[in-house]
Amino acid sequence: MVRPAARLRLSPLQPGLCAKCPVRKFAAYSGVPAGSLKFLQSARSSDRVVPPRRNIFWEHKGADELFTLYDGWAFTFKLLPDGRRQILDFLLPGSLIGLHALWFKAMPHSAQTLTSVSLCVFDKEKFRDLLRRKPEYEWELLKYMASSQASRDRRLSDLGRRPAKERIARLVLEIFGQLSARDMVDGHSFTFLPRQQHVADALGLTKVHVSRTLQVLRQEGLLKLEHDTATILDIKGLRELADYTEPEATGC
Amino acid sequence: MVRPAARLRLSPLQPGLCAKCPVRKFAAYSGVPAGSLKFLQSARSSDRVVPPRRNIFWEHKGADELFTLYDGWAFTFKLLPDGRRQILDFLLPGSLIGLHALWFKAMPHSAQTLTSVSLCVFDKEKFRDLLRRKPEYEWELLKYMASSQASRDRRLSDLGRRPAKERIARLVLEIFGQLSARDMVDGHSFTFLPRQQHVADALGLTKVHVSRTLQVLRQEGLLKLEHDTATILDIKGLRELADYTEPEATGC
DNA sequence: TTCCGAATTTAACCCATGTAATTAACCGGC
DNA sequence: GCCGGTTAATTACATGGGTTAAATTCGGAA
Repeated sequence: MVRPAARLRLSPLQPGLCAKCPVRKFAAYSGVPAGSLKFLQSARSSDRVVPPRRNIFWEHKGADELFTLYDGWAFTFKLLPDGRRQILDFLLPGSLIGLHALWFKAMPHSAQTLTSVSLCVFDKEKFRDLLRRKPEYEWELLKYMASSQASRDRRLSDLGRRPAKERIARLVLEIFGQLSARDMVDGHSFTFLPRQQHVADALGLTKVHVSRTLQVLRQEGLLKLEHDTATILDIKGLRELADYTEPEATGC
Repeated sequence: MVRPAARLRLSPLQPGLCAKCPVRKFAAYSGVPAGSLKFLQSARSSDRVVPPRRNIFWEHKGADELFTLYDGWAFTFKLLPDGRRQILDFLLPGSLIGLHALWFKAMPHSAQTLTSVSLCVFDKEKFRDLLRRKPEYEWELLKYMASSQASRDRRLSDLGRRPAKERIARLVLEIFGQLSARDMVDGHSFTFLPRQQHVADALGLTKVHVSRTLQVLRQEGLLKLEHDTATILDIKGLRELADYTEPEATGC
């Protein structure tokens, strides 16, 4: 039932034809008709495997490519001058990475792999052509960005207005939801690759406080995080504590 | 030199022809060729004046229209069950409001006027048609969303990783930058309509702490906020304190 | 199996920011 | 010019979460 996590494999799965791509339905362009996929395929210049803890691109630098995450975990983040880090988003298979490069000279954030990862690589110019030629991709991308903005909105109000316990609970529930959709959960357990430091950096906390708070959630029988595995012990209780409702998936 | 703020006028300016629209160059579709404006004009179903403190749409509800803010101030926000509020974004003339409605049944946030405001109103279906017929609008909108995502990213890392003083300084500098571009500043002074409560809700602070922190910024000769006016007393010092650099405007 | 570096836990202390309640200033309307 | 409501300032006190550092556990490599 559970798909092995990328990190637990020796090497990540590598992509083949767009037409039979298993992550296509989670991708930014999931809604384009199958007949248009050959154009996507031709914009795809290659695929690439990136080892864990490597940057995919850097904040403040330009980028000539953009990517679809095919397999593995990654995240986007910003660094402050003193080295503090804010993680903006965790990236799961299907995520489109680095779209900003199409319009801006400098990327507004960095992206880094958490596990070994495989990427579909699109040349910036070819992708631009794809959009010019096939406006249905633009439409899909707009929808994708609207949905990812909604998710940034949720995170923003978490950081601004919710206490640590709710933030953590909501992050885990969100990832649980995304993994569920990808059929990457085993009941209420799933592979969870971020370390406590990543959780802290995503939620505006310190790793010490994340550790403390996880103890509490564990003791209350709500949530357990160990090594690479998260287990939701009481999903109803956790949802209630976190005031969490599944975001509107997609659809019109 | 300074444009009178919307709130200080008896009634807001109202829009006319898109082709001679003074806020067009700050709008989401600023880059579309002038020749395409007639299509925009025909998607525009009306204009509307909304008094201060009124919602433009509601979180969790659907919307049949979307808007371009023509004159005045507004903001988007989310409410938590206990009434706490997180302001996501301040909206200035040119902002596109409610794009989510094109794809999603429920809005992910509410929008509310701060001053009396005038809006260009677009019917959702007509706007969809516009995008289908004129893909250059899709392209522009993608760019607009990429840029507004970058701004959300900045805010997110402010809330997660920066202390109150920096957050406030950065918010004011950001608004100063946007107003400068719109020629709505008078030297280092400008109309600033959010109350301290709004600032607090945007930055994840309490109004008490915003008040305290503003005292300090004032005392240090960096920034002064009074009634409806902000004055930057020492822009170099403020930028330095806030680690602030102007975001990449636009362009490729 | 042992070892080493990374991740987590624990503990003590403290500070930035939150809460609550009051007072003062201001503002628009009449 | 007066009044009532909103906004801001102030004070006193409370606390969630930060900081630091040490101890412990874990996990992968040889």
